[in-house]
Amino acid sequence: MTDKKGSKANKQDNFSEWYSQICGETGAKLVDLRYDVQGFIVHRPWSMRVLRKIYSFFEEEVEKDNHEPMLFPTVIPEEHLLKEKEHAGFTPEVFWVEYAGDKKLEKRLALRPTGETQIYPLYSLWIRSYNDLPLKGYQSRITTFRNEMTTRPFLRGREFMFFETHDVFETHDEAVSQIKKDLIMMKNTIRDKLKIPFLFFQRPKWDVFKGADETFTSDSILPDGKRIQVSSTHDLGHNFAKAFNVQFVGKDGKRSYAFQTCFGPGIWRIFGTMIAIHGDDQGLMLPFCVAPVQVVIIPITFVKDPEASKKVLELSKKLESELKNLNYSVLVDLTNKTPGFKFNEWEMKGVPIRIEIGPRDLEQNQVTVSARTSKEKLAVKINELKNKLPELAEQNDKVLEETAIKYFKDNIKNAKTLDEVKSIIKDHRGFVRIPFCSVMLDGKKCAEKLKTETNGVDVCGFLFEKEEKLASSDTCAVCGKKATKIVYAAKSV
RNA sequence: GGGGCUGUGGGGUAGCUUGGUUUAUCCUUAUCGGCUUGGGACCGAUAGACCCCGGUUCAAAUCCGGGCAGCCUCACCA
Repeated sequence: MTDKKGSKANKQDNFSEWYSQICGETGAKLVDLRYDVQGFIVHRPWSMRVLRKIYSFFEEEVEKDNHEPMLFPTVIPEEHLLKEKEHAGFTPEVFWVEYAGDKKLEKRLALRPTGETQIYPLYSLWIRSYNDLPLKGYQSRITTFRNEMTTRPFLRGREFMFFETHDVFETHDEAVSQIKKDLIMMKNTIRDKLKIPFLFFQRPKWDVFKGADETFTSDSILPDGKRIQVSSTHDLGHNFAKAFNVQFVGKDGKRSYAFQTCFGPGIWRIFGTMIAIHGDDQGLMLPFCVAPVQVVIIPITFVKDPEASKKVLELSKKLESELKNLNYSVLVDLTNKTPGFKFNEWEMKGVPIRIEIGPRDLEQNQVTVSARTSKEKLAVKINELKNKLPELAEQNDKVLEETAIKYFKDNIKNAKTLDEVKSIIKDHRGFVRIPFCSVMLDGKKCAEKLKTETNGVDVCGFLFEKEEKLASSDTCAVCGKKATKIVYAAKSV
């Protein structure tokens, strides 16, 4: 905490500073914060490359699930936003466009926050009958809104990377099964590919998204023990359908309102969470599948030995093209820096595998290989390299995964009483699993009391995937009445 | 939105308390040349800064007010 500016922060003791540094000029150069508009940041190439991959994972997933791509405009007419406010009851804080040149617009336009109010008026036109259902669309884009006071790269912004699906169904059962699919998509992407552990919650009734009947979120834990929400799915019931007149004619010939859901993985936050969870004091650590450079080759040459140096470069280039043919993303670092500088540089960037090639290796007909996740340098015979790489890639990811899962599990604790919650949260933060009286509106009082007495611990929700068993003797950790649910509570980002 | 801290070449900083020999320190960086490369090499030359607006003063990087931006923290949170 007392770190002077300019000194290097360490992740364990000073997560916030560490995170700021790794994002910036002295770190992996992910962003440039010198754009001078609060909450609007410049994405530099290294972050863009990873973010685009994350986008592509979700695009693939939702397309497999029969969603079609769409792109709606950047602006929304005011009356559409107001309509939502009337019916669904929430007002986003948006940026307004009021002028074109020096001419004031007749009706002002909002820079889009989320898609509901821009998409559903059109859905209302597109859907005529049950034959048009289910309708499943998505868009990948940037969004803006300004109700976050404190901004941080990838975790909170006023403009950020966004992804949203908007689905329309005939029946509520279909909507529920879509929510389950959304959960599976989160598992396939962030857990399996990015190695980010999370829990999928149904939020308590008093804390659903305004305009939704139920809200579901994927929540993970940052290294400072705070909970971060990385996706949300809303069961919108008929609320928006009524506001925007999304109806269909059924088989029975009657008009009915449709059931809607929307799903939004937070692309930015997922990236930020991945940086935070996997990184160490040397820099980023990237899962193999998202690394912009998966294998970096560092040739080590000597002026005094031009012949060996020439061979080193030849071998470097040969391996580069061979590995490229095997679909690895490879880079030979030919810059005029010392090897030590390059090692540090690529470690900071999180490149999973490094190959060093020097004269000493040549003599042995080998290369020196190491994974970002281990300090170990391995001598690998050149003809065995192709077999060794997949193994190393897998090992790299396995270390990331196991470390992340261990941290996650260690930060879920059980408590039976308010005092236990307090003492746990003091040392561990993370999630506390507690028996709770009610997740319906009547539980709100206990949630508020919990929050006040613990200095900010929120009830995040209860597991959606499985009903967790309560002992018949279990009582609410706050009020002592009979418990009806196990809930998870945590301090939030 | 509250509280605290901060803003000096591209990056990191010294100087600010107590206004004036400051020609603004050092490191890094960039360019050129030389030398060099197995964990952030070295030498030489060159380049490059007091966030913006206002105030106090003979005099402001330094003090005061405001703005903008960043960091930390609390609150909020689609």
